[in-house]
Amino acid sequence: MSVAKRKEQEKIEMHKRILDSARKIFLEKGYEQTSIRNIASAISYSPGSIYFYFKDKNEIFHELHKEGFRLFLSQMKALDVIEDPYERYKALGLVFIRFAQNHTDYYNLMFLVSETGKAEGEGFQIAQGAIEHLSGVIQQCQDQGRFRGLDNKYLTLMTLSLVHGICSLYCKDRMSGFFEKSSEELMIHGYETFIALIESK
Amino acid sequence: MSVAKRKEQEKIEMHKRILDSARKIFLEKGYEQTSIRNIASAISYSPGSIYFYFKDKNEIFHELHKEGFRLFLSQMKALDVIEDPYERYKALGLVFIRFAQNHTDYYNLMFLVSETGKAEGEGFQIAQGAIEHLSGVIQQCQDQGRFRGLDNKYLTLMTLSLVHGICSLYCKDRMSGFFEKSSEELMIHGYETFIALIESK
DNA sequence: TGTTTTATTGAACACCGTTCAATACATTTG
DNA sequence: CAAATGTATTGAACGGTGTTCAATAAAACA
Repeated sequence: MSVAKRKEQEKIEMHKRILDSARKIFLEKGYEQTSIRNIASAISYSPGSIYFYFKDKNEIFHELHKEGFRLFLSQMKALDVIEDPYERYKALGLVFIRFAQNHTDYYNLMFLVSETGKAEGEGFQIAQGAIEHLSGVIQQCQDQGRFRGLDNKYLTLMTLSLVHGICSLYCKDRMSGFFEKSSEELMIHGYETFIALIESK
Repeated sequence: MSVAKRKEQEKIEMHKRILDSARKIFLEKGYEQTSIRNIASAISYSPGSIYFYFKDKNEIFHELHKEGFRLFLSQMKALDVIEDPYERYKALGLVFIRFAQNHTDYYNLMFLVSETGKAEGEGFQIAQGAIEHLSGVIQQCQDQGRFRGLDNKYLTLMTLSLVHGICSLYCKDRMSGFFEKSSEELMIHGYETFIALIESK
């Protein structure tokens, strides 16, 4: 069965080649500006062949969508080494912000492109995991006596909304020009203002 | 000059007819799924004729973009009757949330569709006005002794980020399924959690 | 060596935004 | 009124899009 194995390997490699090409174009130009023909010609392939490996354009997109969420979750999980839950909580927000800064294109793909439809897909399951992770950290903070009188779920949602709001404004370039400072600085200061607010609770 | 006047009137009316048709389709299907041909055929017009009234598809979009911001700003300004600045501040967030709920399509068009490019266009000037309005209300709160030790600009940015974050999650349908409650309820509770946080400051 | 399976191609279809020569209509001029 | 001018409208055409599919090439198997 060596032949079958090799064939399978080749198929996986072709799959990867297409995905690599797609990633480059998707992240650079966004969903609508990426065409199957572009993806194909970038690897000297015919448009039709793409459909041997992927059902349609959306399936390619969802692959990258998942990819982004996995990358994101791994950066969240990297904070598990931080002992103090509250410090971990604060760092989680910064991971969000840093991710949006360093992987703006992924962020757009993951959170701001519409094409992905409702809460379908594997990517969203990973996102769900990220949310539960955040909720858990907040719970640990609450177990230590922090955030007294605040509901864990709504606190999670609020935290998420805040950082996502900051990152959304940043990724859509709605932040530059608001004030005189750079967008990166604004993100951090905006977040720190939030932390200052929650600090006393 | 009665003839010229009538002609001008007819031109304005045609402009409006196209915009009405475009609004219906844009708000229903979003930017990419709206085609010039659809807009035209919905009013028994030829595709080419649209270009007699609008430079291109983007110009039509921007018209609606502006429209949305004007509608939004008017709802913000309606709160000027509220005497107490802090009450006005709290109500401003609710206006945001209510707008996203009642005009989800506009919200998507205004804040979440990419096609509009950087901070160009008249719509963004109106948005800038809205932000300055919020900043002013926060300043009034601060003049009353609230939000002590917090920078007005960052507080404005944070407030904006929070409500925009809530609304973005809602409009992209990322909120349903998080917890057991309805999205509308979650928005309000998330916002109230924020208010509870800021209340003591 | 056939034969069958697998992979690849490129033409074709129906759509898209946009342009533009041709046309129809309305108004003004002779 | 008729001719000329300007104004509005059309639909074909251009180069693009996602997707399908019959034909074909390549590889694996018998």
